Amino acid sequence: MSDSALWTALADPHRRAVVALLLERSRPVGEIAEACGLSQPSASKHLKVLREAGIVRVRQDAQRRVYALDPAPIAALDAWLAPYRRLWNRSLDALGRRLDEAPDDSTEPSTPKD
Amino acid sequence: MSDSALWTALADPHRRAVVALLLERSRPVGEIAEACGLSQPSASKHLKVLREAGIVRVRQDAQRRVYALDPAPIAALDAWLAPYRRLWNRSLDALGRRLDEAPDDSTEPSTPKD
DNA sequence: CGGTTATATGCCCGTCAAGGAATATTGGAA
DNA sequence: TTCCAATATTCCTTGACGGGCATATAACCG
Repeated sequence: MSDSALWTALADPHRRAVVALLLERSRPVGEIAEACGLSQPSASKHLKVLREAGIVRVRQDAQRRVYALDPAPIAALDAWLAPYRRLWNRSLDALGRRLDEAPDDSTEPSTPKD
Repeated sequence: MSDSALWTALADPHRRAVVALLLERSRPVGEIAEACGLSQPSASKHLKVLREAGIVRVRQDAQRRVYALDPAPIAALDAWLAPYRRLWNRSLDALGRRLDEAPDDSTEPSTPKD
């Protein structure tokens, strides 16, 4: 959970794919593995990394382990990003762009790129 | 620059330290190395990774190479984050918090954590 | 040109993360 | 209890990464 764990967890493309998938909805390991083209053991390992980074949490449903996103760590990422946002906001301002007035859910619904 | 390069570049704590340092102001390699407690070769190598990820750009000043942050990739990170922001905004909403009305530069000036 | 400063590169090595296959574990069903 | 489904864990091998050191490169100065 050491913040560094957060970065290393998200450094892996497969894990980012898993995270993107879980944004849509919570899923058991099998589904995750299939959707991301991972072997079951590989999926379990990646989920372990994400779990230890605090990015996902598990709920046990019979033999299934249903994984879900935990918002907090991603929020931490956003906080890390904040100082830099000032930087590129300056760049956008230089172009005369103003997007800040957009409403709360101005972004596309679910599927993120990558 | 393959977006994956962005993540792997920022996955290293030293490189995040360099990035944080450059947020303050542009610096030549020597200064970066000293400030981050890196050997000169190590600093050069890390800067190379950051450069190839598009995170920093170089300006040559005599024998010096002055490195500066490039806002774009960090903006890309922010874009990646956007869909998730909806998620944890929901969490905050559940707490009845409303921070969206904060002005443009509502965040702390410079030095980020980590 | 020779020397010096600033930076980049190449090499070697230890470490660590990831994938694959097999196996252990746990919960449920017969 | 015995079998089955879902998931976790272990072992092994391989490849990428980072550090330290020496060295190459490039720009300035005399």
